Amino acid sequence: MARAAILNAAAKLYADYGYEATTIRDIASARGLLPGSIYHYFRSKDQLIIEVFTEGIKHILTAVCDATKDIDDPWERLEVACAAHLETLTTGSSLARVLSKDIPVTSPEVKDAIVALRDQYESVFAKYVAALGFATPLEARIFRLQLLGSLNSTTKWYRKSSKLKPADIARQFLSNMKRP
Amino acid sequence: MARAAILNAAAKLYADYGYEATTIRDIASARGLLPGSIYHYFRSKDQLIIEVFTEGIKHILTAVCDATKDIDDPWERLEVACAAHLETLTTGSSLARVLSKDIPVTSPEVKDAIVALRDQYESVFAKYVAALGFATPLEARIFRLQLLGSLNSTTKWYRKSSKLKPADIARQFLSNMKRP
Amino acid sequence: MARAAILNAAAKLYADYGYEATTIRDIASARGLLPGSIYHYFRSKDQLIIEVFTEGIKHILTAVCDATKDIDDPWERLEVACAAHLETLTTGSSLARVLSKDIPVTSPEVKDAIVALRDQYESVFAKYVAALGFATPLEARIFRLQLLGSLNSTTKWYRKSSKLKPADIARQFLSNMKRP
Amino acid sequence: MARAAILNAAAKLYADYGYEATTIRDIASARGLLPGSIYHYFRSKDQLIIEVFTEGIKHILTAVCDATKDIDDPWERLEVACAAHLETLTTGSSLARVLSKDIPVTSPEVKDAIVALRDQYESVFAKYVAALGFATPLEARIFRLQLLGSLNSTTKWYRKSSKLKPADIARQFLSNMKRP
DNA sequence: CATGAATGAGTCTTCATTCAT
DNA sequence: GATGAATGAAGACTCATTCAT
Repeated sequence: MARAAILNAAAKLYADYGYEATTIRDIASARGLLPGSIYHYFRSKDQLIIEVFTEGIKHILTAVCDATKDIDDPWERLEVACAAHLETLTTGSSLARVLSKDIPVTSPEVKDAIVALRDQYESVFAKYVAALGFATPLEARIFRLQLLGSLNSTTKWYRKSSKLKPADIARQFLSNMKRP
Repeated sequence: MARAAILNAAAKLYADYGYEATTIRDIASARGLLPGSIYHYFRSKDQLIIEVFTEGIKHILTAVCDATKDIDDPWERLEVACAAHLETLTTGSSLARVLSKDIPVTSPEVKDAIVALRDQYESVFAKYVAALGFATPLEARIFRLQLLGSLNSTTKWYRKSSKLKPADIARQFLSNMKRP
Repeated sequence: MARAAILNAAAKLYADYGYEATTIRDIASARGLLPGSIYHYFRSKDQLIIEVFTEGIKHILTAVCDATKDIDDPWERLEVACAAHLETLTTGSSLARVLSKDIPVTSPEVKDAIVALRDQYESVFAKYVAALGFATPLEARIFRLQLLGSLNSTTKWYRKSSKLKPADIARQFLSNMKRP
Repeated sequence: MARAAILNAAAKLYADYGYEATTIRDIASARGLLPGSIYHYFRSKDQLIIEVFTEGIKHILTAVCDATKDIDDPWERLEVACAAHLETLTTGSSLARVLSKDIPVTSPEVKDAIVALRDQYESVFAKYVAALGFATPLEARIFRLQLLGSLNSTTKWYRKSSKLKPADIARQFLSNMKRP
């Protein structure tokens, strides 16, 4: 489907060159189209980024849920979730790789949409973290923010060529942390 | 000095609205100037961001070094450094607050300059982390990247009104981590 | 074709007011367009001047070759070529009239392109001059440079109202010169 | 004198890089001054170019008159004048070298001033050419325009390294022409 | 569906010029 | 005399967007 192909092309460009460096023209040519044609499928650039994000969240959510679905031990489940999370962010589909990029945005609609999607996704981690059994919700929250913050920032320095694989890094991060 | 004032105004705008959303015109207006006048002080927008970054690094470096200078215990020193780091990033001068922002940049000169400055700054943390006594350099490196990654990502969710102060968050992050 | 029309408008403005006095805005207005629309057809101002020049050379080359194609006597052929050259330069299409203008240019790409085109065109005259039978190539070269130099400088003083027509001037110039 | 030094610096820049590529700032820095300081000596950029031209004409006029003052034979005198003319244009002082450059100009005042100066200078050549004894004034005029046109265009291709010296070229040009 | 043409608001930047000190 | 600060008008160019065909 042409629509999905555009979404993928846009995601790839965003992931590779950044959001602000990517023009509608770039996205169009990546699909052999002219800029105007993009507007048959998407109302605006804002709409496009929102849909890219939506799809990306779907991908990573699926990846994480699939990976964890048969695991009962809370700590092991979190570990597997982190590994799947980082794996997807670094080497997954373009749609998912965009998620770790900062999207500098002026319009509140886009910001709200992105925040909502991120919250939805992170609630899964909130659940997993809560299952570890923290003394207070605040402690659980800080733990989660710290964990996801460090995982997401990994994409700024991670190189495909490095010795440690994404899953290794994720596990190492978690093993650096105390169990509650 | 007018030059310094422009630097501060630019830093504030970058910190508040992001780099790409901030135009030379915005910076000029903030100082009651016309766009062209900025070029009396700075050769280009690139030059400006480089100087903002350079000054910002000076600020935070001073803050961290000042805070740690009388502390000998490695773990306590790192703790204090993290507290100073996060404090400066969240509630310090605009020049320092920019540092946690992603600067989406096309020009290699700017990228190189920023990377060099960041590396210079992070080498201080590398030193502090090394002093903790890790089994291998790789473990130390991962520890540092995890720590700084989580601290820097804090600016994405931290609100001035929150119960926990930046220094508390920093300490909490560190106390969540195992000592080597 | 809109593209060709822009090329013509640009050539006319360059020929009438000079290259540096002609802005993209002027060229756009001449076609009832806004400045940005020019970039739909030409990548840059440099690209535009290169194409104007390329087309201009095509025009004058055609004019000169057409005029000389049935002439065998070397001296007469040169005479006819000079007449056609000057005729085209003074009263031909705008595209050809630009050719006698100096294009003050910073960019090496444009300079190289223009020099290459000019060389290509002047090689025709070099051939015609060589056919006159000079003792040495150097003498032929000086003869050609002198001849073309004087012809091209004509556009600085020639007025349409003057008694002598371009072709007359060209013939007079040549008759002022000794045959080898 | 500071004024004269500025004039020389401006002339050198115009001669070397062209008029439109030379800014008031360039001229000022060449003398170790700031842009504003130029305006102590010259009302405007227009005024500056006019004075450069005026001085340049004085130079070349002196050169040509000095060279010819003891020569009586009309043809030899013209030959010497041409040699002096070309010598000065190519290897003389910056002030004189500007004269062969096209000055693309918007303001009529500058254009008028330059045309007047050029006319004044060329009247010397007109006199020398008239002395050759042409049948009609028109023939003399065409001869002069052809001669000066070719000489002035020489600066577009002449290189200091070339075998033929400016004086040689000038003589060769003249020897290519029939005596009336 | 897709194009091609065009827009318009905006970007950074340049530069001759002014003027109080 | 000279400076340093500032101006303002203009420059080339970009890009999301629209719309008739």
